[in-house]
Amino acid sequence: MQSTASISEWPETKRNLVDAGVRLMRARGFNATTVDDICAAAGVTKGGFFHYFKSKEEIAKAAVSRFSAGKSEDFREAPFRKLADPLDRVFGRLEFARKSTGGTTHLTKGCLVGMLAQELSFTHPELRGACEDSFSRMAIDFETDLAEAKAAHAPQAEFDPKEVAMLYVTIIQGSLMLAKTSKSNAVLHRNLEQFRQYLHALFGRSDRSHGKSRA
Amino acid sequence: MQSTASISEWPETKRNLVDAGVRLMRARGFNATTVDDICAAAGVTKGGFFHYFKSKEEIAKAAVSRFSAGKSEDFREAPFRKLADPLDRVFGRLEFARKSTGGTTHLTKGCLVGMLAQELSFTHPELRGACEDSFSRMAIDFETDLAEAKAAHAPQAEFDPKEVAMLYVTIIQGSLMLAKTSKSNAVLHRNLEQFRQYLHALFGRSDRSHGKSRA
DNA sequence: CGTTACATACCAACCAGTCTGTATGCAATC
DNA sequence: GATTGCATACAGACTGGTTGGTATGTAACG
Repeated sequence: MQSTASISEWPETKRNLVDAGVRLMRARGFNATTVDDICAAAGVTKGGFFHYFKSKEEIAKAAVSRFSAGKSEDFREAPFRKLADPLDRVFGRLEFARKSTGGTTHLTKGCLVGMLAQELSFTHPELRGACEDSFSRMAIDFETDLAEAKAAHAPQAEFDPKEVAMLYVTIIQGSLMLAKTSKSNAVLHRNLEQFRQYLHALFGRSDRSHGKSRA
Repeated sequence: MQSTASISEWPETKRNLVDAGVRLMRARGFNATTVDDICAAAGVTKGGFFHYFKSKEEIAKAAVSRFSAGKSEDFREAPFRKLADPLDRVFGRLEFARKSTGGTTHLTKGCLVGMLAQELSFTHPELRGACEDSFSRMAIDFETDLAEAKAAHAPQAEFDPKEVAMLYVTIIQGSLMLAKTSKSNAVLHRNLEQFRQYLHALFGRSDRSHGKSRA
């Protein structure tokens, strides 16, 4: 079975199950997704499901890992990563985050981690922990660039890169929630734009505007 | 039955049911809360429940209304509301929001609206609408002070009070989610503090620090 | 005597998880 | 290289408990 093997080496059936789990739980949440739903979506029967996962909770954990790793990879391989100046990477990340949610028309499907964090934090300790880790990694990834940018461009500034990175995660998650609720990701774009301006303020007025400024 | 009567005139049994619904759904979400749970918590039987609510979804809507109205009232009656200067009310609101979540030890129970918005936006259109309205009212309430403060203190500033108010809601919601996940509302405090500094920047450097500044 | 406000028993659907069966590959044995 | 044996990878039927909702009764009240 080898459930701890790198996910890319998992048998196809198991990957299909996890993919289906990600898709369904992302849209409906944990409780509203039945293992029969997952089986049907993956073209597998119950026998197959419980051969690979000992419980529904376990596939949820695998789904969080997979989703999380996927997003992680998207950002690790994004063009902005190659920019030499860490401050360019900071703002490049915001641009990339904005673009990766599609235009104002194309609405976001939301974040699986946010969904499960909200739904299960009080009832499923292990899932809560998995979500916490996912958020934490997302923050630390940003924090790295932020700290380098601070050292290079504003060493005397008073902000704490860790706190700013957490605010970033907060804004992303909050925005995705509001985007779902309002059926438009315009909020997400506007919030990221404001966060960008906050960063400008933190780094002093070296206005390296990557987007358009206001009319 | 008169389900549209002002909630304060509802019979006690009905209010008990809604209160129980708020408490349970706030902690476990919609799907993980059974109507039997609600009945037990309210000390009512199924018959009583379905006498007042025609479905589980309907009590969820009532719960959102009640929770929403309750929070609304908390803010409407908060001390900061009496401050003459709108900018003082702006920062006073942040202080009040911070305090109303308790100290760093006492952990937040989360926001029912955020919970249901996340869980049901894609599957229950009416609930999604109810959550959207709730967020919207929360934003507009802040927007009012913000617009007045801008007119009085920074009429030439470029920010849009509506966008800033939405960012506020975003940060609150995102923070509550991260607070649940990390089992500490320290994130919420740090995020609000940063938002306060963002507002300072928007309103120019008239440093009216209500809290302590950084060491 | 009709309406409101519940209580209780009940039901059909659903759902996570189990059990048993079976096809397939692979390795040791003859 | 045929046979045996065993593990893996599923399929599909089954189950026990749960759940939203209903049907029916009945006590109080106006």
